[in-house]
Amino acid sequence: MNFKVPKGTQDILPGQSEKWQYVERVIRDLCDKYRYNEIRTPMFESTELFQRGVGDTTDIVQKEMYTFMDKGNRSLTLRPEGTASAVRAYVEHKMFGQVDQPVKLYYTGPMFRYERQQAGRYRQFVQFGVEAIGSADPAIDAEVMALAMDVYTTLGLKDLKLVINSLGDKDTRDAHRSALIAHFTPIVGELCSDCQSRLEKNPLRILDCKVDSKHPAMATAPALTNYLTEGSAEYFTKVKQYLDVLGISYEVDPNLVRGLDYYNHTAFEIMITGDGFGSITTLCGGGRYNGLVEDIGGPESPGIGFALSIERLLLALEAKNIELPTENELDMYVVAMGEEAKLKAVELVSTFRAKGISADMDYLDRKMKAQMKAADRAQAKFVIVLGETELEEQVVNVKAMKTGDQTKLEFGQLVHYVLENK
RNA sequence: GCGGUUGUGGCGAAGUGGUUAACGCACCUGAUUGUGGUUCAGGCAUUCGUGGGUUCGAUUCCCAUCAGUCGCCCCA
Repeated sequence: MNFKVPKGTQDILPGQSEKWQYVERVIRDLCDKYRYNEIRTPMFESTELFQRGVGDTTDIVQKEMYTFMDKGNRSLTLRPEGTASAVRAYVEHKMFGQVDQPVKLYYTGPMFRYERQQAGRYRQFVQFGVEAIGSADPAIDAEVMALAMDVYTTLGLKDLKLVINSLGDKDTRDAHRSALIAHFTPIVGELCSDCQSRLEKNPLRILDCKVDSKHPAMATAPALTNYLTEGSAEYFTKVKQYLDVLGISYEVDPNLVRGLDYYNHTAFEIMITGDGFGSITTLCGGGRYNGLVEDIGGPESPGIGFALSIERLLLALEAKNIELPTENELDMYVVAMGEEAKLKAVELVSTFRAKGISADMDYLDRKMKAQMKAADRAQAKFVIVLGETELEEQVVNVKAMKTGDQTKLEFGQLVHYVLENK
C-alpha cells in the first residue's frame, strides 16, 4: 500500500519549513508592532456559522466546504476562512465589552476548501489574517491595509498593487443591485450560465466574471461608485486620504467585488504583477464587514480585516527570486572513533547543547572521512575529532571548517572557545 | 464541475516491440589504516504507476484505472 498526502494538501519538509518559520516570525513581529493579538480558534465550527457568516450564495458555502456529521449528529465544517470564527469568538466571549476597543486580533492556521489543486491553490492552505472589530473609523481601514502591505514589503516583495473599492452601505447596495438587474436582464441570454444564475442571487458577482469580462454590457454596467450614498462616499474618501498620508499607493477598481457576502464599504485586494507563477495574482483579500457581528448574534460592532495565504506569499517570493535568511548553521560536530570515544562524544555533545551551542555527531558508526563529510554538509563551524590520543591526553584539536585552522584545547576549554568564536 | 499534460532508481532524466534498462546528481566503499569540500576506481532498479489486452516476446502498441501536475471558473 502506497500512502500519499490527500489531494490538495502538502507536507512541508525540512528545508522548506524554515521559510515558513521565518515568514511566521515576521508576521508575529509586525502584529506586535501594530498591536494585534493572536487568537486561536478551532479548525472546525458548526456548519451554520459559515452559512450565516460567509453567505449562502457564495461559492465557498455552495460547493467548497468540508462538511461532516459528528457522532452526536452535529453538522460541522472545517473552516474555509477565518473571519466567521473570529467574530463568533468575539461574540461568544463578549469581547465587545472589553475596555480596549477596537479589538484587534490576528490568526494564522490552516483553512480548508474543496477545490481542484493548481499552482497556489490547495485544499488545505494556511492563512494569516487580522480582524479589527469595534471601530468604524476609516483610519483603521487604512491601518489594516498598511499592515497587509507591510508583511510583503518587509519580506522584500515589490511589484505589488493595492486595489481598493467601496461597496457602500446597505442603501448603496440595494440601489445598485436594482440597477444591475435592470441593466443585465435584457441581455442575460448572452452571459455565461454562471452569470445567469448570479443575476437574481447576487448580480454584483457578474462584474467579477472573467468569462464575460469582454461583453459590451460589462463596460456600461452601472458602477457601484455612482450609487454610493453620501455617507459611504465620504467614508471612502477618508480611507483614501489616510492611505495617502501613509504613503501607500493604490488603485481604485470599481469592479472589485470580493467573493464573500459580508463585505461592505472598503474592499481591497493585494495583487502581484509580473509573471513567474501561474494565474494566481491575488495574494491577499479583505474588507469591511459592518453588520456581520450582528448576523452572528452580537451587538452592532463594525469590523474590518483581511486574509492572506502563506503558500502564495512563498510562491511570490520564489517567483521574484527573493531568498529568505534561513541559515541553519551547526556550531559543533563531534567526530568519534571507537566505542570509548563515542561515549565521550555523547557526553560532550550534551554539554555543548546545555551551554547554548548547537552540536551533532554521527550515529551510523561511519568512518572518520564520512563523519567529516557529514560535518561539512551540515555546515559545521567547528569540528573536533575524538580518538585514543585525545582521550589519553584530555586535549583535542578544534578545527575551524572555513579556514581549516586547528586549535589545541583541553576539554574544559571547549565551551568557552566555541562561544567566543562561533 | 470542465480541459490539457505527465507517471522509468532517493532526485533529475534518456530509451527501444526482443540477450545484462543510458547518463547526471546524491549516497556508500576504496585509492588516502586519525581529518571535509578536488580527482580516480567500484557499488547502488528481480524493473519502467496499477490492472487487463495484442504479441512468440512489451518499459515500449491498445484499453481501462489510479496518482501527480497545470489551465479555466473562483478565489487565499
